Amino acid sequence: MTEPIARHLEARGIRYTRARRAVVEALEAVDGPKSVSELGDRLAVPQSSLYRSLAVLGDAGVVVAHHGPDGTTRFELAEWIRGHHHHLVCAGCGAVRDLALTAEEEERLQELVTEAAGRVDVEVEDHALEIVHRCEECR
Amino acid sequence: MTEPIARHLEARGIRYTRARRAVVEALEAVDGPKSVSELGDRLAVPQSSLYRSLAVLGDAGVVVAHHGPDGTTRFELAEWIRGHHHHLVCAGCGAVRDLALTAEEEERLQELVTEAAGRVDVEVEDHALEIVHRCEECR
DNA sequence: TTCCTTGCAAACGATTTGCATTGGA
DNA sequence: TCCAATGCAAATCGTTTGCAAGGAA
Repeated sequence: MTEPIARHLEARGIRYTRARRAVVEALEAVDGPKSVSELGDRLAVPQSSLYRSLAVLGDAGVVVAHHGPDGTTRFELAEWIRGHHHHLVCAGCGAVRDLALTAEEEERLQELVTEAAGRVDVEVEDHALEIVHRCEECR
Repeated sequence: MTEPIARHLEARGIRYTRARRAVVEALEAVDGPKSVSELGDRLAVPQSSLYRSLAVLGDAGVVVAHHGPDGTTRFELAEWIRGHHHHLVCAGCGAVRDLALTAEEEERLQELVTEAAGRVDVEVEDHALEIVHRCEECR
């Protein structure tokens, strides 16, 4: 899985360094978007470097930033790597887990989105569904 | 429309002051969530006061904060005032507009959400659909 | 009068940037 | 070798807080 990413970066003349590889591998290992401090716990790297790695990987289209209801910035691998999915957010602690719809569900969602967007005459570029719940720790 | 809000605050022993009224009226006048700086332009009030008013109104359940893909915090009136709706976000500038689904569409969305959440065994507390597009200015 | 609210300025936390050093092609 | 990447520390930006002054009950 790290191969296509290496090629993707190489094709853009961006180095796939130890630090960047570490960020990507950390993101591959988890089940949802992670904040810089959450990543910093797993990787003993200064935050400024994490921010820089994430910025480069973000520009390159390898990671994307996500801002949940608690305002924290969390990063995850882009959808071409991780696949299209949505998010399950805990109303208490803000933790985020990925949630994939079935192909059939996703299709129904697309229809809905297209229909509603068409009503106000805009062209859909993307969509995101967030399901808010309360995790066990926050019950 | 400001009447129920006045009563709501009064019932909680919270003063509906000039400054808070100004915030609520500004939010009533617009078509989507606004950031503190956007509000500050309309209201010649120090940002610290806006933040405080918004915090009080937020605790009281009159306004809610929203964090779009650009990370900016934007505030809007709570759904019991403004009605349930979703958001249309511009991928370029981050501007947000409200978008209400039809009752029928909303019902289909609910079903989808319940179905997907049930699959991973979580109890849905809320949901949010974000449609990303590109506004004219950002084309 | 008595609290609550506001304004200003200082404090904070997350993120960004400058600069000298290190690392990779 | 030579430019890009990193670490550290300082700077910045959005947001929060302390404190003294102004307003509502």
